[in-house]
Amino acid sequence: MSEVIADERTKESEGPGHAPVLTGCPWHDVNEMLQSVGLRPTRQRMALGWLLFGKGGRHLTAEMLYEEATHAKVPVSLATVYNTLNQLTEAGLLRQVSVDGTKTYFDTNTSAHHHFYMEGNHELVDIPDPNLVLQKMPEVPEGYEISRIDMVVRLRKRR
Amino acid sequence: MSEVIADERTKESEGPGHAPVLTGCPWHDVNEMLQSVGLRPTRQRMALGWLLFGKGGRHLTAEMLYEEATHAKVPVSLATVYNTLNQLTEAGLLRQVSVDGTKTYFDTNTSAHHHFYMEGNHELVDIPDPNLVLQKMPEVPEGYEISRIDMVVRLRKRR
DNA sequence: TTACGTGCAAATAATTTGCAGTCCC
DNA sequence: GGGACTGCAAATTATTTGCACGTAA
Repeated sequence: MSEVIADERTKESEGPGHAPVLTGCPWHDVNEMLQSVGLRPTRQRMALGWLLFGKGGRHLTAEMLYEEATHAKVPVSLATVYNTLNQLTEAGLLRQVSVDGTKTYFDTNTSAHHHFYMEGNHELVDIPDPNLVLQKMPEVPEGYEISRIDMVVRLRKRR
Repeated sequence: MSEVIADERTKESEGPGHAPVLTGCPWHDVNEMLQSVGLRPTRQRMALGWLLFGKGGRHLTAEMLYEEATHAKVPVSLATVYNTLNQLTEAGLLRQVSVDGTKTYFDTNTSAHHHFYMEGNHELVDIPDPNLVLQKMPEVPEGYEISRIDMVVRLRKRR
């Protein structure tokens, strides 16, 4: 039962439209990734994809990614950043995380896992242990099924 | 009735400013409740408090409460609803729940528990079992402590 | 070419804030 | 009476959308 939150998609080489075989080459990988979900590998999408997936698991807001792109001398409009993030999310390459009602975070790790939220600096961090699961599943109401479980462990500095 | 409220409030009769002894009389209770956290029992706060705590555990957005108040022939401005909800939250009488980034829900049940979120109609429901907890606590980073754990189990209609 | 993609600015949506008038203690 | 409270409208913040122009296939 605990496997509900199991970690499988690390190598998401299945699913309709998903088939990128990672090579380690950022350009090639992002290109494949976009192609595989039917998005044209345009200049801005390539750049954003590179920023997003170039390093390990990231948690970014649209604004943050926009700034990064700008600093990286990649001219993109904020609207395009939003559009791209939404498209990638819809395509299953990103996962949206709601934590404080205001900002919306996008997580490059789409496998099942939970988060720490640092209340101080509003930073989001993956909880390393993917097996951190429930003692028992809640009793789901008739006619419904679990679509996803989102858990956020809020942390504050110890005094 | 107000068991839910009675339950926790009775227990946290130690915190500063918290000490209302519920009697079952909504007017009296809300009055006490407000007094106890240092808020003047004005017409609109009394009315909103009555709507909020009159029945058991509720999950409302500012907009929803505003409509309820309007329908109940209680003239309140949306701004005041927001202000009041925030004041009550700050006072510990309400708990904020972020679930989809857009709307913010306020839960009249401030005790530790989790939620079901119906993806279809965007309804929030308490998970009855308060013992639905983690198999093991996540390893908290040095210097930090858990402030709260928010878990949302998203449900969709089974097809 | 030609549909898809992009930038910009205007449009929404949710929530907050400034301030003049009102009400509670 | 005086400060706390309220309502309204204007201000913010986060995000979406319409549309003319650019660009990948």
